[in-house]
Amino acid sequence: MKRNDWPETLLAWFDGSRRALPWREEHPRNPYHVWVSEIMLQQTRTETVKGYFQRWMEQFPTIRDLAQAPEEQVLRAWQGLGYYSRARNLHKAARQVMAEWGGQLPRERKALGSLAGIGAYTVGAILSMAFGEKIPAVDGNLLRVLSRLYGVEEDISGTQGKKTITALAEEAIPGDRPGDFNEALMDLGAEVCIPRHPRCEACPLTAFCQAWKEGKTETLPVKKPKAPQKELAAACGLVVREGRYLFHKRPAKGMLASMWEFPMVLEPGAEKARSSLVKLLETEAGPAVWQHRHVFTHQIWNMTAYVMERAEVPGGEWSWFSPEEWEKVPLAGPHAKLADWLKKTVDRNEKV
DNA sequence: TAAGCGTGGGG
DNA sequence: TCCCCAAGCTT
Repeated sequence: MKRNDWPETLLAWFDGSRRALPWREEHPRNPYHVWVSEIMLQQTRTETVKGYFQRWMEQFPTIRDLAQAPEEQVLRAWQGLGYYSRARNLHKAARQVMAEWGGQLPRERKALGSLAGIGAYTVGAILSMAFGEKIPAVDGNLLRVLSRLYGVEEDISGTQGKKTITALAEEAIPGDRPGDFNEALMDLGAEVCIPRHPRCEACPLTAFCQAWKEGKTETLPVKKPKAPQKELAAACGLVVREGRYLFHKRPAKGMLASMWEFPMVLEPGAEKARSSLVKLLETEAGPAVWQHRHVFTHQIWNMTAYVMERAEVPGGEWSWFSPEEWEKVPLAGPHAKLADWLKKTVDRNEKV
């Protein structure tokens, strides 16, 4: 069999094994739905996205609805999904599309790629799936599947490795079903050609697979290991006044940007964190009532919450929220955990 | 180019 | 428990 016969076999497999997903229901596909789903799916599991996608479309049915919504509402809808710059960029891009493209996603590569949050992968995904254009959508699945299929030993986390895989995909993609081709490779990567211990016995492409032939299915693709996290102590203050707690809005850039949090300081050690919090709030720290270890991709927060008696509110954006109120604003993930615990404690009429 | 940016599932 | 990782983009 010739090496380039595999796309036909792949598409035949896809016709029988295609996953049913909320954003795949329409024919032709709604470009806005493709767009939102692709952004949500970045670095995020399909199962997690399903619920978020459906709630999103109820809240923001069209690009116009999204563009007109306040940022707080957009971030709240994204709360818990992670990588919040995706939500802010989606919101920004919706406004760009309304202002510059009459509310319709542009179909031209350069214009589409100039929108906030839309990079090379997402351009390929939208153009191929929504508009039938012959362009690969090179995501982690394609990198992994094609590196095995062609026996690519290059590091796929680097620019050169991505170039190599992209060239192979461009050569293989069929002009009549480009969107199906991309989705088929993603489905295969998600269910069969999975990262660890691929299910080669269920794979339709073993006859074409170089890694299978050479016994390298467990060792390909080659990826550079990730850097270890920094570990920090996070001291949080619970400051209550007439049933409301003091919150701070995080800066518009950086980690958990524009999300609300309990007053918090980060330091290398717990004692230093506690004393810095005391300094920030200009008050004494009461007992530590809650502890939690929160692991991010690049940081670990060892959190401790202290009851604080009173506060002189420092500069920046601060507000007082009751439990009912804080359920309507976007909370930073680790603080949402603390807020849940606090609400339960208050509901039981326990003193904090 | 490499680092920064979240979260939850599964081995 | 620990570690890897899932449909990337931006700076």
